[in-house]
Amino acid sequence: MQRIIFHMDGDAFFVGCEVAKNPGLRGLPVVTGEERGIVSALSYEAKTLGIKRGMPIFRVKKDFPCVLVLPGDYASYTRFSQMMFDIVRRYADDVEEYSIDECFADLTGLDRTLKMSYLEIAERIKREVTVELGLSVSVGLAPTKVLAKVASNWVKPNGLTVIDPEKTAGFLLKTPIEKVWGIGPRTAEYLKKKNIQTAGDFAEKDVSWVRNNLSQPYESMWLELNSVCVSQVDSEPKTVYSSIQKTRTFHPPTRDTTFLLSEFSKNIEDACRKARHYKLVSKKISFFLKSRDFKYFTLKIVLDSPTNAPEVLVHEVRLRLGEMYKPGVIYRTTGVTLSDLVPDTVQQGDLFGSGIKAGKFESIHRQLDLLEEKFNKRVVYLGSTHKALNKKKLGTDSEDLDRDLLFL
DNA sequence: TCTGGGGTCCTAGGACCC
DNA sequence: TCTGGGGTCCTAGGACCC
Repeated sequence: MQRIIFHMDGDAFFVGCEVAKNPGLRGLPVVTGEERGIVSALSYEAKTLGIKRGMPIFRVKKDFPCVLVLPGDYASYTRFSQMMFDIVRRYADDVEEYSIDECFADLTGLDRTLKMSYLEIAERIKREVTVELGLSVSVGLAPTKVLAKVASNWVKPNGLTVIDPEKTAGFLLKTPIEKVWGIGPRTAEYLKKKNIQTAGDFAEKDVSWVRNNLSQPYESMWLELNSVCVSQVDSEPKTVYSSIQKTRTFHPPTRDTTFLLSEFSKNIEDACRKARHYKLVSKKISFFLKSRDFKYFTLKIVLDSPTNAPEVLVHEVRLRLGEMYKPGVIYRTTGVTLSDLVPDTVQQGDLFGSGIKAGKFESIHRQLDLLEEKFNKRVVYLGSTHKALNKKKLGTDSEDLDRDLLFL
């Protein structure tokens, strides 16, 4: 059966949220990303001035003093995001929250249920988001997810574009190949060498050509461009992860191992907290240090039994820091990845390995996680994380911090 | 004073086994 | 003086997404 897929995309979403919170900003050149040092999102007025995503904030401040630079406020963006998706759910059950500012919905059959045309449903969602939340969005309606993305991108900002099956060819021949979802700069370059300039050129190729020249995911993409629905709208909230990563960049860069270890400790705690939340454990953990000149130094460890207890990992990285730390190198980022995650149902304790150590911490974490979820606030940190917290909370008296937090 | 953070999937190539 | 031919599993790294 022919499906009708809806895609909605926030226009300059982070800035859009800032404007929604403070309507006085409307019409002004605004960027967010001050805390990151590069532009995350920019208003269309800022774009007109020649500012681009990823531009260093210091350059914006220097070359465009009229531009308002704001720090990101992710908690509020997440709230707007949820309110936006809730509006879509007034109409459709099947809503996939694809990213903080994008969702898909399967509208198939809702024209009869709701006694409205598909276009009318899309218009109403868009209008309610605009009126109730003060956010501008662009919307696409098409037979597949890939085509719905092409559609929502067609007119931006504030667009609503329908791609009927009969009209796809016209749209695709005017869509540059690099604008197709899943085609990045490398693949675009490769395809252009093969004389494929537009999504239409690609869609017109034989399936055998696609199989012989590209890897598997591109065949799905090719099918979707040809109106064959391959990827379903998946409304299940994500609960399975194959990996969990936490990284933090700090400034100034440093070679102070005590500080680096506390940054690792913080990342490990955050990653393990998330793993515990989803009841996952890992026995393959990799750590990295990123140097000032963006070189990576990694350390991989394999435990005897999987864990999500930060104490074990903090211990390991402290013991083996020397395997990735090079004296004389200055570092800007640390990170940790828990991979090969498995459900922590029955912890078959490894009596002689690290399993027994992890076991000791299990009930402590269970209690602390409950406490923290109840107060929706981090309450307890490892002592090894102390330094990283002080560093982060600039302007906060560290004694105040100690009064609120308990260190193990 | 350039360059954040969090994911997924695929491929090539080596190790190892029979 | 010529060195098979499979298969599987794992890792590193690339490409892509927001």
